[in-house]
Amino acid sequence: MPHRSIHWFRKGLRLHDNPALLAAMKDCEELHPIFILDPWFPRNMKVSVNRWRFLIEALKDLDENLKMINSRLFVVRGKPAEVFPQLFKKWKVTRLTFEVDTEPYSRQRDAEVGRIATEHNVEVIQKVSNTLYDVDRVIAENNGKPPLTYVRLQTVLASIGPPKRPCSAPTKENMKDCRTPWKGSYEEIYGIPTLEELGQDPTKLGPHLYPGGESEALRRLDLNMKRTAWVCNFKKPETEPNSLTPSTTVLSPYMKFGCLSTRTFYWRLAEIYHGKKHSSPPVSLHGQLLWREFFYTAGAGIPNFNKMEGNSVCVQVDWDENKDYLEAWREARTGYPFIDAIMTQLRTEGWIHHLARHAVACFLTRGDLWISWEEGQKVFEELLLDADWSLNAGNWQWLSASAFFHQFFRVYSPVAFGKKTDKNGDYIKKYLPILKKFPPEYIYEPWKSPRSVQERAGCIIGKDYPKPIVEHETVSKHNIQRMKAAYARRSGTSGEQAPKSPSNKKGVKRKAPSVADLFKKK
DNA sequence: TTCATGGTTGTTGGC
DNA sequence: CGCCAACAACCATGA
Repeated sequence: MPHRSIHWFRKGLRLHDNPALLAAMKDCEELHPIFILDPWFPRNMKVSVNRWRFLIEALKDLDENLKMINSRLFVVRGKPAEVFPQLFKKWKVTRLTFEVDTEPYSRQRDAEVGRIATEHNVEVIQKVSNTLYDVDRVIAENNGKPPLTYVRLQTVLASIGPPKRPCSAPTKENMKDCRTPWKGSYEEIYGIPTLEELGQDPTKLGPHLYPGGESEALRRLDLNMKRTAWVCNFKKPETEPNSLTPSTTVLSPYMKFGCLSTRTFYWRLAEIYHGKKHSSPPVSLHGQLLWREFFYTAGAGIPNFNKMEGNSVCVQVDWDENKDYLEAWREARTGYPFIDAIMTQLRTEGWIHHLARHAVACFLTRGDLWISWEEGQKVFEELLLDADWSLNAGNWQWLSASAFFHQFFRVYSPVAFGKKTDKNGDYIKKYLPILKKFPPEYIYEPWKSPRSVQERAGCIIGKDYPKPIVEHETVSKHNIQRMKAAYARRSGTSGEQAPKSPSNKKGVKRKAPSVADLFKKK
């Protein structure tokens, strides 16, 4: 008996390397590829108009690519648990396929849909294709816990072996005995939504720098992979956070939506590396894909991963509530041009370089404003085209020195960090044109300029552009002490009277133990 | 149990 | 410009 299948697209908005879609087409007489506009998402998270546009474009591209193999995409409106019983009956469905998604809401949603499918005698097939590895297997191989260091992850992955190779995209041949019926009413019922239908204001859109969709993803991948020397020499920490055009691939939004398969990317890189000298993880492009894997594994295996409380790996820090500071950060009004330029790029373009994320995340949390990383996480979740639940939560914990990274005394300077790669402040001038007439010596610290310079620049600090909301040199020192106290509480001692550790002399590598070390429990 | 090692991406100031 | 030490000092891992 041939099957009547639904393939449910959620992430994984692509035809290439989509094993669940192929499974839907096997021994199939009728295929319905669907995407569900699930009201849970807009209800539980803000999504910028830029990311809605990206999603709409990805769906349009998916529909076009499905048309090429004699199929279509059906966009269904409603809650999955309410939608599926109707679709199962209407289309006499016998099989449901989708890609494994390890985010908490997705797991709960998919478990419920799985139960409903079983009640309707619908077979469910799930395939791993969002991550390089089955993250549950990685956790199992590591004694049931996600690796907390990158090196540990590498060890575990080495024992598993290389990731699977991608499977090829379906062709008309796969659809030979299978049809996707759609009628005249298709557009009204299953058409791709507009921004207006989604309640979005198109006049708020930023520049159209990163169009959504699989076709654009593969084009962008090809473009980047042509630069073989660049690919082989790629070292992430040496790329620039404040170049006027991105210094990295900007494939992250395409990976977030699954327009590009991580495995396809991985094996393309492997081909290019083959027989050549090349950089290695963690700094190489392969290394970047492993970082994604690292945070996906952590997000899948650590309960309450996007929160501080109830999160077993997260240091409990007494963050301040400070609406004014938070708003100033979010709205690019901190008075630190480098920070404000980054936040402006984020809001308008939806993508900022990884190191730029470091700078603003450190500034919001442990560096300067002492505001919870959860607040920053929410802002990034709204504004980033590539906002991905596990990566966003994991990186915020990293940057706030709450988990994974613990050297909280390494603080980014909102002034010095950007100067390293952009002495003239061209990046600042691009995103904060009000400052464009300041000379390079004051562009990172315009408040230090004499009144005459401000007048000549046509920008009075405190009037046309804000004064710094905090004094970095003072607050960052104070905050390091607060971090030290938070860590000390974690290990069950008081951090207040920690002795000054002796200064290192040449050849003397280790320090005297701190009070926290001496009084560690057990 | 203890302890050495290393950790993708800090800053400043001296040579 | 590159390199290095000093700054103050954390954790996870593995031997």
